[in-house]
Amino acid sequence: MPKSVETPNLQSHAEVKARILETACTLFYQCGVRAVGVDLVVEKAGVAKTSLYRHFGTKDDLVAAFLKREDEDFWGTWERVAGQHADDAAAELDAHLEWIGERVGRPNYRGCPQINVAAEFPETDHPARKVATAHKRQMRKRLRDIAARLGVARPDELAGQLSLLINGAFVSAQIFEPGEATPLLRRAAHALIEASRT
Amino acid sequence: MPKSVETPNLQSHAEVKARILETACTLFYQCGVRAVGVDLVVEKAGVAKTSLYRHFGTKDDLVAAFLKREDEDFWGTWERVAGQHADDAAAELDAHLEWIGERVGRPNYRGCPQINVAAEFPETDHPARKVATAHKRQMRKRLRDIAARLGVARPDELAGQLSLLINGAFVSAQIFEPGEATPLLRRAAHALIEASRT
DNA sequence: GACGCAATACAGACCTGTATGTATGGTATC
DNA sequence: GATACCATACATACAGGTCTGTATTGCGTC
Repeated sequence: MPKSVETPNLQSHAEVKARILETACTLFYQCGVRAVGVDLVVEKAGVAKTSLYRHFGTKDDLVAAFLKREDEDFWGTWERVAGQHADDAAAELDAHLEWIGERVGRPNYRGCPQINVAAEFPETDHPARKVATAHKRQMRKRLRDIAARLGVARPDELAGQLSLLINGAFVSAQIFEPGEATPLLRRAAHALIEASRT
Repeated sequence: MPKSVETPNLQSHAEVKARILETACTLFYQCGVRAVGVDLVVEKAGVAKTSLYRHFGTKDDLVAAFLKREDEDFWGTWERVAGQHADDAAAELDAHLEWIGERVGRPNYRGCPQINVAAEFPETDHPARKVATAHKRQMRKRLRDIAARLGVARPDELAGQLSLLINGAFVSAQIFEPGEATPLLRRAAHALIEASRT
């Protein structure tokens, strides 16, 4: 036995933080950030309010952490999918539109968290807004990379148009039937790619 | 003189209501609905709080009235533009994308009010949510009418894709340069129309 | 006198953030 | 090994402010 560290307290330390963030993510996404008070987060997470404030400083910082986590989850999925189509940009884009379309069709889908938080907080210097803006820029950058690999004539333009489609899917989920989004997105993307070739 | 009505009080009555709604629209849109209390609306409008509650019942109803007004304004512009291209659906769509692109590029643009309110209020039976959902359905219906007039092969599909583009433009404004949206929208729409012809 | 208006105060709930007290478990010193 | 110390946890109460919505009072106008 190499020093029975066991880190029981350290584990608890990280566990508490993780539990708070987990709970906050669920509540913030499902109910909206402004509708959820820290008391509710604390109660649902089963932690002390002091723990929340020790780990996250302010509610605004907790909101930023929420968006950071969503951002990481999103790009995690993106990269996992991208890894399966490293040699075929068209297939990769199709695969992305597939899982994005599936995601926005889920029953409890309530829009893109980044967009929702941006709608709730007008102050552009809010810590969470910075995360949201970076997320959207990242999206456009990654689409530009795919467009470049596709060898189209105007990759920047195509990336901008694909951004419109995807962000549009995020907010239009409520008026689409489940399963409607993916084919709509894919066929639109194909048309835009074709047009961007000439 | 046929009875000097002059409607001084009626005028005042309607005036008070109009001033409240006007003020609420500005504040709700610029700061977000949940961030603005009725006290602030009352103060900025220069009216009594009792007047606000007499005319609108609850804050939720005032929010719904806000969205109704935005809805009417939006379709007012839409119809004014549509009237200039009654005989040419392609030109009409181009004109719509023109003013929409211009609108989302304005300095104080903060997204589509309907989408923003939907992000702030998760309850789908909220009076304002009903207005928002109806607005988005209306949008898709009007686009379907244009698509039908264009004589494309799949007007429903095209309408859905154009909805994605337009809603995407509403929420993507923050990452676009002013003047970038209109050409992006127009060229994308042209590509989708061409693809939808076959 | 009836009504709409403004102004103010209030009720009751909620909010964020802090302060206080107590339990627990790891760690260093005796 | 036992004991003191420290960090973190939970629980609770509180401060100070804001929220929605109502009640009260007084003024001007029909």
